[in-house]
Amino acid sequence: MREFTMKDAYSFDADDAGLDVSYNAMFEAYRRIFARCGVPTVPVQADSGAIGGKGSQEFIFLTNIGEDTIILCDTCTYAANQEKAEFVRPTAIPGAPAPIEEVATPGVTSIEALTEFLGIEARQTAKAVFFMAKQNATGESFPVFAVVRGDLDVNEVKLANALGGVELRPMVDSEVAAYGIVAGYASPVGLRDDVRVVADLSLNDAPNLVAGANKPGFHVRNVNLGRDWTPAVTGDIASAQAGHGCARCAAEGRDGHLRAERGIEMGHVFRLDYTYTNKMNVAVQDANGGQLTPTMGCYGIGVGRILSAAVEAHFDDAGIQWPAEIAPYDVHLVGIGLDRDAEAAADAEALYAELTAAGLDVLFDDRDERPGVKFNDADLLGMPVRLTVSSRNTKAGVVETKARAATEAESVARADVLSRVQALRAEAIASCSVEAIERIARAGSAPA
RNA sequence: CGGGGUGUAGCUCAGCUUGGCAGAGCGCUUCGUUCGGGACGAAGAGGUCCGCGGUUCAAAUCCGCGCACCCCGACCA
Repeated sequence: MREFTMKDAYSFDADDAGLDVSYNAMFEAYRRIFARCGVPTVPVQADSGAIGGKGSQEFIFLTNIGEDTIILCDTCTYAANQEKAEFVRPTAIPGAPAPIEEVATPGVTSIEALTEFLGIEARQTAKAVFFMAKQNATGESFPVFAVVRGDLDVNEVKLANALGGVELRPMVDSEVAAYGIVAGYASPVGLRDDVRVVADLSLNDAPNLVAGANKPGFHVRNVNLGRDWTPAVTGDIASAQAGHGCARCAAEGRDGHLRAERGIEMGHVFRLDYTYTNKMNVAVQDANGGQLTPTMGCYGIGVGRILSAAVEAHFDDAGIQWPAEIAPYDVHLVGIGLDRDAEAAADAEALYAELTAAGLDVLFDDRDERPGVKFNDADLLGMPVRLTVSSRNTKAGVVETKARAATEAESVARADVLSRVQALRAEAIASCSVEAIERIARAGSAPA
């Protein structure tokens, strides 16, 4: 669903402690909302991006058709957007710095080709990517030369953050040439001073790498950071990938590994901090009559996506299985052959009235259709509970009861139908606890 | 913004290459039979072939312009 109708909410507090209370209350409320809607979401650390502020968390519905890449730990509960995910970099091959040495590599312009040509591993190379950056605040534009170890990929969002909030775009060929960079053989060694070099953490303690020679057809061996080149900025600018170590687990002495999943953003909560209240000079009176700038939180839910995600997460071959809290009706009452049996018809009408009086929403199928058509429609529409009234059942003094998810129907004495329906409803609601839903969510992607 | 595709009955679509009476399945209406997991027979209704213009004896079909919707791309040298 491309359309994105947002439910928005904002909080204003006098101080950081107040924001913490508001933010946490909203965060917990969101977990309960998604759970009750039966939408399996995982709370993940997110990049605040263009919105700004001091950190945010997204509620992600994991599904193969998702547009976002989410990194999850298989051991602890760490989960983060790929633009945010911290990870433990695979170790480099140790060694004493050796003399730099040029090597001819005709036609070898990619990391893959380079490792094959020289018979080395990707982590023994340095990969360079170049961008034009525009400082958001000043509008100043400058070239950026990002370097990561060859086994990793540059993450643009992380790179932009490492540069203090800039807008990045890939260099066009003319710019590449203008800054004296040779694409395919680019090197941080001997680069012009006006190009800002940013190094990933993976380059620390990674000796004797192979990098470009900055002339066509040649690379150089034994490039060492610090000796041969010095970055202007060093930071986390590489994407976490499946198989990498979990940073949280490492910090706590465990050995967790990350996996990657696709997901759709269902909601997002931000600590906006003073970003906007400062910018807009918001001031309120404090308890002592003085002026106070409030701190903000911002909270959104993609309302329309809840419906499609709920269905995506709850269906079978026969149709939808609505989570109880958001089902259009609580009960699907199927009448069989009512036009040919006045007694059964009266029974169905009475049951409809009884359930409605008890506060249940009832969809009453009194069409003159064959039973098979009605049962199939009931499965397709997917209300949580199906009741069947027919002359056979009425004569026996029972009503057939079936939860949508159940495989078998049960005959319930007419007098006990209401309490049985209420019990099934209570069960269905209980199955959507925060714990249950988030366990389902983390278990993996729903089918596309 | 770039590339590709689609537009025909209520719905899903064929027909377009090679111009010649507007089609199918499902759904709908009526009648009869049937009646606990998508019944059967018979009869029937239903169209601005996205719009405008052009070519032609003749256009759903060919040509031009326009509109709408869908998919892919617009990151990793």
